[in-house]
Amino acid sequence: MKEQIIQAIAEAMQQLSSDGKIQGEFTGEAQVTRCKDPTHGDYASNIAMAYAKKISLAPRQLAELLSDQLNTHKLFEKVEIAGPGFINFFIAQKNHTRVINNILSEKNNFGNNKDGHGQSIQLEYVSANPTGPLHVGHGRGAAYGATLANLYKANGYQVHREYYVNDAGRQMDILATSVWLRYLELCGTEFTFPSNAYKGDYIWDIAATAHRTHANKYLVDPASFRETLPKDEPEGGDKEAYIDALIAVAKDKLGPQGYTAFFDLAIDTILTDIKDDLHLFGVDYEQWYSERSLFKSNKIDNVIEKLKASNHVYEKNGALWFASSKLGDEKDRVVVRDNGQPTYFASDIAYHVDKFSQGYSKIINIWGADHHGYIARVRAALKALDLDDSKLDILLVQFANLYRGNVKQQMSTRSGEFVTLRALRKEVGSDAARFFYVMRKSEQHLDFDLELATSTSNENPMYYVQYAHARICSVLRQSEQALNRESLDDLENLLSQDSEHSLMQKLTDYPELIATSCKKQSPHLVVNYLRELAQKFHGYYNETQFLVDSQELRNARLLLIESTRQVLANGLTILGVNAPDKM
RNA sequence: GCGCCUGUAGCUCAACUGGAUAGAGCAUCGCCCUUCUAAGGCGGGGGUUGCAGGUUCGACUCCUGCCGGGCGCACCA
Repeated sequence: MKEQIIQAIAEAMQQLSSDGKIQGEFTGEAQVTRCKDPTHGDYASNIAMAYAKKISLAPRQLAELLSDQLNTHKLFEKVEIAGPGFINFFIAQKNHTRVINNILSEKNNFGNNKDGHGQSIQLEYVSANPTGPLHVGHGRGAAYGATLANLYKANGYQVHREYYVNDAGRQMDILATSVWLRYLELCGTEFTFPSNAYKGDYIWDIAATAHRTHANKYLVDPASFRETLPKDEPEGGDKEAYIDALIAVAKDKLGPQGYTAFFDLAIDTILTDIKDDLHLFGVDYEQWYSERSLFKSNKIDNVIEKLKASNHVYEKNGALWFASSKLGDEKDRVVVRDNGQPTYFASDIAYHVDKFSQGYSKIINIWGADHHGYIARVRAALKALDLDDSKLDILLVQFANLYRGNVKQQMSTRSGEFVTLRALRKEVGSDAARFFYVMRKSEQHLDFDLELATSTSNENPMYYVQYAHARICSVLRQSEQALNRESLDDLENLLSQDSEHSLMQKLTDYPELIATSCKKQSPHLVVNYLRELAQKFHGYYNETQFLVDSQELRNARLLLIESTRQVLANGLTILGVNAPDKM
């Protein structure tokens, strides 16, 4: 609809200039916006104010020329001038009711477009370290990423969703060692658990599995190594050095095979849990990309060789440094430590190089806000390797703080004191959680109050939208006549109330909303839209009886609310939220 | 100190990337169920958009400077 108006304005401007009424030729595009105030019509344009200066006319003069020209257009009922030179458009009623036909024809596809035709997008999100269950902080990235993926699909893009699994490195060793130590306790030995190990209950569970499988096969008396260890932090030592020493002990005592057994058991258990958890949250992936696979396929070595070949690295203090400060980063970064181990950054470079080799039109990473310091170095690496870093979009999602009433909840995986995503889903349900997470724009800090979301769940705005859907379903169930779409021509006369007009306006906006919220990567706009649509419906419901005696009128109203139901369902599908038939 | 995000009604947030009288929900006050789901609707009260300048027909939005909040500045992942 908006496009048609923009088109009409452009034509009118060209007509005016070829008639010699205005100077020069019109270039550019008119800006058209939806009016808030119904007395201003359906749409308004500021074209007269924006363009008048260029052709040295008063805005109102240009507006008058334009409105004379446009008043004859069949799209409009009338065109008026207001204020300093706004042009207000009143859409002909016939063009309002047309949206009903469109929705009922296109059904689930209404609102979709082909903007992204032929383009593919790789979307990486969540990618939390598999050192424990997902907590509520991860939930936001999951909901945001999944919704964004749906939006891109609705806009015609091919979407490849990916989870990068950090299954290599020291954190994994700490995890494996934590499990082994708990296993030793289950075997009946006594050993003070390290302050820097993973303390969550899930470690006990994994250790119990190990004990069931292997019995006492990997039992080692702590007395045999206790004396060789440095002091842990509570005893005045260094917790990092202490845990490193324990990792070494674990590797030594267990041997490669035994250590791998614990390592693999730990990561497999946790990863399975994460996959299951996300799946139940409606969050799925095309690919789970393993960091370890980068080592096995030598992709990390290859990338380091390339950096060496292009003179972007140098040695200092026994380590290999990447000169990222020359490419926009604030300082240089280590890629290989003095002990010969590549850093996490090194595998991250290799991973991104691999992403770029797949030929996607666009690559999107969704990261937590705490990773923003990382952006510059990744971009620097891409530049150093001659890759077009403008293809990469890094979207930061601000923190979600979890409150229970006024008490802020901890979210540290290491300490084991956190609320899991799984627990959250159980408390508030997947639908409410998905809805709540994307309700705010991603750059906004999100306070997630569990007490509010659970104890007073009726106040949750999600119910408001779902309720509208269920209400419509209920009315349609009770209507005994089948919807008749043959009489669509009469709709313009039958649906003439203000509430109907305003509902149709809102429905007309939906396709544009899907396009905009995708372009702006802002799922929260979908939430806002659905709340507004539901609000208009609830108002209509209270004001108007649908199941009236007149078959014609009843049919017209039912066609309108069925269209509304369809759009509510389409929008909720984008959000990954159910549209219930009854509540 | 530097960088990213942020400051709008009592609270939580919008505002169609510069448009008309800044809007919703919660909370509060008053109405509406013998009628299709009251998890709903209608109405009232509540604002110097952190502060001070600037840009222009027009600023919550853009620019500059302050003030406040969050996060990040590792040979950690």
